[in-house]
Amino acid sequence: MPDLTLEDIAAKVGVSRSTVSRVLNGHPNVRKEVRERVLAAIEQTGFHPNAAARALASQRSWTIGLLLPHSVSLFFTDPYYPHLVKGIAQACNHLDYTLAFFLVDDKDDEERIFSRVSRNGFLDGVLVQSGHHGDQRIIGRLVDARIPQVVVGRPMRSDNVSYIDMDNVHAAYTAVSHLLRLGRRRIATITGPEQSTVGVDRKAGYVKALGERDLPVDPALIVEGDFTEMGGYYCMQTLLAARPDAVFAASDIMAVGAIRAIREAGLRVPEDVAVVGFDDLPLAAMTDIQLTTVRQPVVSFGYRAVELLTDLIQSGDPSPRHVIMDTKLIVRGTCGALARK
Amino acid sequence: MPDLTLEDIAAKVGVSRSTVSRVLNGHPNVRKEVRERVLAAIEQTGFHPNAAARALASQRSWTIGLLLPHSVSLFFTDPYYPHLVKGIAQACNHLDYTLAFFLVDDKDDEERIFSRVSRNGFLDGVLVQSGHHGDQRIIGRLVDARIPQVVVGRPMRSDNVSYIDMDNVHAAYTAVSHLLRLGRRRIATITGPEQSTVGVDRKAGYVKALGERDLPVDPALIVEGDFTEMGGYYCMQTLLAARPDAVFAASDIMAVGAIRAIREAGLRVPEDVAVVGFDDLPLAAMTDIQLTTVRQPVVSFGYRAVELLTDLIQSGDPSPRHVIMDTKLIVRGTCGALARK
DNA sequence: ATTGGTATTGAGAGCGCTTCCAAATTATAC
DNA sequence: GTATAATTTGGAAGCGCTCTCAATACCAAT
Repeated sequence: MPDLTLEDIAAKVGVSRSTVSRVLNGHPNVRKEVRERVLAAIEQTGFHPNAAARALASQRSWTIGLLLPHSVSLFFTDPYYPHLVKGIAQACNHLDYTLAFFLVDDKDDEERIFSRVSRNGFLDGVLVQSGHHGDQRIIGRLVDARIPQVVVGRPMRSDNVSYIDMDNVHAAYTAVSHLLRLGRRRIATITGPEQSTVGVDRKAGYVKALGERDLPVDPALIVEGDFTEMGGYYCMQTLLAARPDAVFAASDIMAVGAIRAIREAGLRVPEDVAVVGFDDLPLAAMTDIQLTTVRQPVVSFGYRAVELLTDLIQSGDPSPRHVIMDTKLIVRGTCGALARK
Repeated sequence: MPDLTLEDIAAKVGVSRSTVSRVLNGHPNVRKEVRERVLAAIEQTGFHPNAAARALASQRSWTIGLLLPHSVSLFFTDPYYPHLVKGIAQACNHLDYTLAFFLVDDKDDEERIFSRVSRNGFLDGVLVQSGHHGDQRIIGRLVDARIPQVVVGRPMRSDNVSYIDMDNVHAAYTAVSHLLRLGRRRIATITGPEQSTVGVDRKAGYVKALGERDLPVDPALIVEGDFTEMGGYYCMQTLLAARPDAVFAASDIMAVGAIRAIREAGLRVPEDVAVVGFDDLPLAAMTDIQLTTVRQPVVSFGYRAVELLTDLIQSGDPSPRHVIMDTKLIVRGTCGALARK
């Protein structure tokens, strides 16, 4: 059965091309009996409408793009990405969109990809994974090109763009408050890079929790990490000089490094130093770690991102929207809460 | 600058639509001076040709699909996938193709995705990640629909389909031969599932290496694993009863589980039991493991897969082709080779 | 100048669909 | 029964591009 067209189906059923089109697109004004005959013919012939023709005529491709700029290296180590992609792919399936995937590796790629993304009629909109300062340029270009976009993870300059983000400030605030409630008073933090919004926001949550209890924010208790295990390890070594009784790490990986440093210094977790991480990676639940941490709903995050984008596309309203997702504190062993019972 | 068309550029430059199209597509017969004027106008206006119109007129979308069926769960744990996707995405960028991404989660998805994939004019071809028995149906459907496809990882029934695969038999053969050369004689193996081609092939390489030296294949030294750490652990416990002096695990993760079991039994690696894994995950290089293993060129694997598919598309020749990639044995501590020096 | 050949250009017919509009049909009210 | 409105259909004009074919421009050779 070589390429069938609408016309073929129309001829077969004895109606006009328009009618078949109406059936295909679920328009109301088609007689029930006719609709069924058309549907039967489509089913029987295995006809699939030509997507290009459809996109050309209707100015809608039912395809959205996912851009992963900058973050490429993390893409291979951080389970965040597969989960995010899962949520996005699921939503696309359910909403009947197709997902086009762009991995921006270098500057050269950016040009190629940008030109592909901005081809009229190919994408209805794009999702841009971001949260890092370096992603600013591509977001700006997309804004200039008036391509509907949703930034996944709040961008550094967030005016004029729609984005979806985790409530990082509140999550960190909750984590640190939890430590305070457990009686810890010299709480250190290993932050994410200042170049990243998660770094900034989680630190802000830390500061907020301390401030709320009128505790001083001691610069000696704050070190900027880089989201790696080694980074966490070295940061913790630095922090130990300031004799903290707890540490809030902005990621689980860094928390694992921190625990290693604490133990090497002859101290115990959580007795001497309580630890709270962020992410709830599988490794956090492992028996010899039992990390108290913040869980992010990454899959639904991706799902909601797609919903937001498709809403944007369908509404045609360019005014920016924002969605903030809630996180959850997962209490395990390293914060010392369980031992107190 | 709202949607420009070819015609607009043509009018601006004072030539016909055809000429602009020729410039856009790099046709030879355009006067140099005209070509430059057209290019200048395109540059200046920021014109991008409409992809849908192009696809409709030329019957080529310059888009390929990547289908990840079945394997979804592994997608989140195995670094193989991100690396594969990286290679694929890179190749797509370089060859000027767009990548459409399909994650098949359940049966329902399969229907939706299949109908999207088989829409005429949307995809020029598809890459199907496979190697598992359960992927057979979707591959068959794609063959029936005459959609150009390349299976990534040899499928169970490989007649009539083009595929690219690692040379798993030879890789396993090399790994086991290496152990034999080191004087090991009771070599056990933890295989992959019998449902997967990698499981079958790596076991075949093991058998081949033994056979070549006229060593018996002892069923007590072969256990079927499931590519998980726990699986490797339990398999090794079973194997220890047969007193092996070495074990070849069909994946690093299983090798790690095996090492745990060996050590718990009070035996030393590599002195009492040598271990060789497969994959060369980052964890294999970690200081406290130092796993001898087989490295697969996963990124280039993905890259080659795209090249193969695009060749297939461009040639229009439907006869199946096969590409086999070489692997490399990485000798570290667990095989005992370094200690002998 | 004329011829033949080649390089360059434009006209125009699609590609397969959506969608507006008017025509045809049917339902409803009088 | 007719008049009117509502519903269902078909005709036809695009959507923005490619590509064949014929026409024109250019070149060198006679």
